[in-house]
Amino acid sequence: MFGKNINKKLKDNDYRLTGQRTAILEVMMDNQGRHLSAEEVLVQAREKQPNIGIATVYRTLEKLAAIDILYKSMFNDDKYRYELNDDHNEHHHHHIVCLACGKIAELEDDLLCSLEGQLETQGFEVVDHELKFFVYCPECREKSKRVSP
Amino acid sequence: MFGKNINKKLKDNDYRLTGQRTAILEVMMDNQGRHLSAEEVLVQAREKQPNIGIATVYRTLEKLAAIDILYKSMFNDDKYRYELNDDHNEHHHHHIVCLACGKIAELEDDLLCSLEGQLETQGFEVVDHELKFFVYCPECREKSKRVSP
DNA sequence: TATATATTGATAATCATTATCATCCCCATT
DNA sequence: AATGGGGATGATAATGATTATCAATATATA
Repeated sequence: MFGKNINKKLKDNDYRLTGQRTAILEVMMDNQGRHLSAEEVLVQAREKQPNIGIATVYRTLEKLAAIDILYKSMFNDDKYRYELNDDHNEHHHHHIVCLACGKIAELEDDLLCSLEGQLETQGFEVVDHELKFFVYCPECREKSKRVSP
Repeated sequence: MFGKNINKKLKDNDYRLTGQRTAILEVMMDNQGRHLSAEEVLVQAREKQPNIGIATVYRTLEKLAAIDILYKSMFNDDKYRYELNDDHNEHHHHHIVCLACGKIAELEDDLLCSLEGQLETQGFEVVDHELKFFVYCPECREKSKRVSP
């Protein structure tokens, strides 16, 4: 119903698909590539399940992140955000955060394998990594050029 | 009094060095390489300035991070932590976080310049980056081997 | 269908952080 | 040395995100 990988994870973890959880998963799929806060998920989920409560949203997001269907992280506004884990970027999250407009871009390729290999040589077991670049994006640089010449 | 670079930053930013601020800076220097929460700073600062309050600690840490004397980040426990910015790693923070014991190691070298260069070619202005590896450290792997063989 | 178990929603509780505000301290000027 | 003013401080209230609680519901299985 949600794609082979997601369904497998749900089944492997014995996770009952209630109406509320379905709504939340649908919201996350509708927003592939975006990073939603619990509050934002609530608003959209209510369009599908009008009585859903914020507690259920938090519980569900937390659980879906625990079984790797979602990825949870925080940028610069003190609230956790969740994104759908596609099968490629799972465990490899690279975010490019604009310090001016907050837009988040993704870095597609993965040049970090060699670094991970190095750590494993040193005895670490690498489970995940997260790399954030804080930037001014081309649009914001352009805008600020216009404002203060 | 605190090293050439720190003094310059303080002076450039017209930042008055009160007893409380001195105490906090001393605490951060006493804990070079460690990542302290506001609460932890408070406890140690009170040994030097018994009446210092938590609000002052937050204000001071925030300000010292704003002028790049400290670096602020969050790991897996929902509270901000601060570390002294040494002159080499400033704007390049690489942390290796053990998922079992929470110990934080640092990755010294910087293999990310080429990635940054790539982004700059694409029109981004890279201000900072942060890379976290989530691992099981050698000690914890050893321990867990002993527990469940 | 009955019963055990999981899930939900409302709401209270928690916890880190921020805002407020009266007081204090430090420096410059008289 | 006294005075005045603006920043700094500490106590504490307020905020806001997240978590815990608990009674009510829904679901699965016997």
